[in-house]
Order: sequence, then C-alpha cells, then structure tokens
Amino acid sequence: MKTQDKHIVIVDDHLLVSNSLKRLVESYGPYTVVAQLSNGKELVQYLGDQSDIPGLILLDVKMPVMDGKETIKWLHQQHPEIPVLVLSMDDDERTIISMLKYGAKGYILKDVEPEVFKKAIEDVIHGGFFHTTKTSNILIKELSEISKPQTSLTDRELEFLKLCCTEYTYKEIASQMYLSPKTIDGYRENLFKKFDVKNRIGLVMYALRNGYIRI
Amino acid sequence: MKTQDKHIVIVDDHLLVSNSLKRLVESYGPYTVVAQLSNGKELVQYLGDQSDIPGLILLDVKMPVMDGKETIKWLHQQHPEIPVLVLSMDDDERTIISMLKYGAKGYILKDVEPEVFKKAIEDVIHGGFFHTTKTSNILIKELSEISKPQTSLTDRELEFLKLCCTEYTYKEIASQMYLSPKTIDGYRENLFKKFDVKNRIGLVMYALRNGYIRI
DNA sequence: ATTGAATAGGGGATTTTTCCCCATTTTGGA
DNA sequence: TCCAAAATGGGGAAAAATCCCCTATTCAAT
Repeated sequence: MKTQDKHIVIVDDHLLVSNSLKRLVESYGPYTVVAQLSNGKELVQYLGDQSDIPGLILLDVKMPVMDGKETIKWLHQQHPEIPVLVLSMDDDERTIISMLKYGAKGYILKDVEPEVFKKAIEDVIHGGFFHTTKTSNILIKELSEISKPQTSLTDRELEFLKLCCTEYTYKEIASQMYLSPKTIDGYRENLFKKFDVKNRIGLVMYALRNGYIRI
Repeated sequence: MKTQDKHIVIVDDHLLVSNSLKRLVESYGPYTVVAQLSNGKELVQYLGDQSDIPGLILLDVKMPVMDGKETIKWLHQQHPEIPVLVLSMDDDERTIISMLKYGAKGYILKDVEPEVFKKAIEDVIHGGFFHTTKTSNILIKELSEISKPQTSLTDRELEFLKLCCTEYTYKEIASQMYLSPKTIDGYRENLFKKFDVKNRIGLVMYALRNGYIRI
C-alpha cells in the first residue's frame, strides 16, 4: 500500500468526458491517468486489486450502478487518505454539500475553462482544497446550519435514539417507551431520513459520531 | 429522582425466599423492603413508576420472563448508581462472571448463614463490595483473561467486524470480502457468541466500547 | 384562522437478520 | 502425525427490520 502521488484515477461513465479529461490532465505535466473507470463499483474493485493508492481521484456525480455520492461515502470510510476532486454537470446545492461533507477536496463544474480545471487539479493533488465562490458560499451557509446543534432532535426522538444504541429490538423499545411498535417505526423512519442513513447501524454510528450518544 | 438509602427492593420469583429475605433484612435494623418483585420486567416497571431510587436491589438469577442477567444488564445501563447484590442458588462460574461484569457489587449463595448474608447486605448498601473466596478467585482468573487483548480476533473476523460497523448489509459485506453470504453468517454467529451479544447493534457497541473499532 | 411540527398509530408487503442444523478444506502446532 | 482451530459454505425457518402507504390529535407560531 503505497501512495503514488502522480497517479490519477478518473471515474466517469461518459467515455468522451473521461478521455478528454485524461488528455487534459496529462498535458499538464507529470501526471499519469492510471485508470479510467465508469462507476463506483469499478473503483472499489480497482482499489481492491491494486497494491498502490492513487494520488487523486476525479469523480463524477451522476453514474449508473454506484453513483458519486455512494462512492465518496465509501472512499471517506475506506480510503480517507485519497484526495477526491468532484466533477459535475450541475450545481445543485444539496449535491455539493453532500460531496464536500464526505470529504471531497473540491467541486468543479464540467464546463469550466481548462485553466481553472488545471488549478483545481493542482490545488487538490498537492494536498489542498479547491474553492469557487459557489462552494465557499455554500460552505459558510452550511456551517451556520451545523453549529445549531446539528439536526436538533425532540425529546422523544432522542430517547428513541438512545434506545436504538442498545440490543433492544424495536418491539422492546416500544414497550419501554410505552408506545405502539408502529409509532416506533415512525420515529425510526423519521430519523433515517433526518440523518440520511440506510439502517439502524448507520443510525447508531451517526449518533455516536455526532455526539448524540456517548459510548 | 432521589436515592432512598434505606430502601431495599427484592427481585425473586419464589415468594417463600422473597418473604424470608424481607424478614431477615428488616430484622437487621433500619432497612425497609419497599417492593417484592418477581422478575426483571416488574423491576423495570417499578423503577419507571417510582420517583425515588432504592439504595439496594437484591436480585435473583433464575427467573421467568426477564432473568437476572438481563435485568442487571438493564440496570447497568439505566441505573448504574443502584447497588445490586446477586442472590443465587448455584455457583456456576460463567454466571458469576456475567453478573459481576455487569456491575453486581456482590454474589452470594442462597444457602449461606444469616450472619454472612447480613455482612453482604451491609457491605454493599454502604457502597462497598462483598467478596467470598470463590468470587475473588474467579475475578483474579478473569482479570488475566481480560488483560490478554480481550477476546482476540482473527484477521478475517476483525475485517468482518469493521464492516459490521457500516451501513452495509451482510450481503454487501460478503461481496466486499469475496465470500458467500453463508460464510459471513458464520462469522456473525461466531462473534455474537464470543462477545455475548444478541444482535448486530450489540456487536457494534461492544466493538466500540472495547476498542476494536474507532468511531 | 391556518399551517406545520410533534406525537401517536395502522395496513401490508418485502428484505434482512437471526438461529438452528450441518459439511469440507486448510493450516499451524504439539 | 494427528488434532484443533480457522476458514469456507449450505439448507431451512422464524423473527426482526425496513419501506411504502395512510390517519388523527395537539399545540405553538404566523
């Protein structure tokens, strides 16, 4: 497991885009595009097979099979050391926030000038961040959101969340809270949406990572 | 929520035992048995209804509905401040370890002399521990077990355990480890037994609390 | 006055988890 | 060399979790 600073991996399902990115990137100097993959699943596979770690991943957002959001989530957990520069067609705020939250070092639109793109690559590959007015504005707005105790929970929700971090089944939680299992199911679904998680394990980890629950 | 030092709760499903315990305890002096319950579920209910906290719980191990182990686990989480003295018919090592691990302040056999029982009550209700040769021997043996990095895991088990702390389903974990879902199921069952947990949430919490996994 | 959030609950279906049983092969020690 | 543990996989069934849909009440804020 060694990091190859000059190695770049492109993950984009449009071969046209992928190819022109490759040409562009390699024209900048000492960089080599060591792989062109078309979705996150292929990237997972690729990193599993490889013994070396690339110095940068260029990641598209909209992809079939395993999209950019899923992919960066996975990378954030499994390979937080690899810098990721996100390339996207659209500038939807929610998407941008998602990607940055999961550790993207920069978010750039595909239609920018080559010089901007070059700067982004270089900023990120050298361990820095790449900013635009848009991303900076979003960040400052999001920050103020975060500093209010994140997603604030109601008393009942917090009570439920704590019990979710135990071995109790939902039926048992329901009985401890003197509620119907159906009500508990409602709280569950609600928190899953609030925290953007897929199952109870995700809920527990989120609660722990964000200080709702102490170990 | 105020602690009533002199208040004692007895949890034992044998009314005969429970009653003679009550008489014995109250003959010692200023103690009052404020409740005689016949299983853990009733205790949970009782503590939920009550605004005061008893100064001591006398807890039987073998009970229907919610046994002593379940109960002390619950107490350990919800009311770690209440001292628990465990009363048992048998001296099975595993049971003793379980109960002490979950914070029992003493473990005493039901057939001891009244004077021993009296000493146990007083030791525990005054914030101390009650020891016998048996429990001390078990503790010292268990300690040496614990200081070897707890239950040691194989590489594959640890790899699996880490993935258990993510949102992946077992099917997804299996595919990431290039294994059959059935193999994964084997690891799961194995770890459940090793860690003495009931479900994946318990596994995750155990892994976190014991340093197998960082948040 | 009305709207929105919190609270509580139901029907019904699918997917996942959990729990038993079992077998094979490999591997590292005693 | 032989045994135990690790690693792998299977069948089958019950329980739990998850995901849609939906309703009603209360209470506070606009």
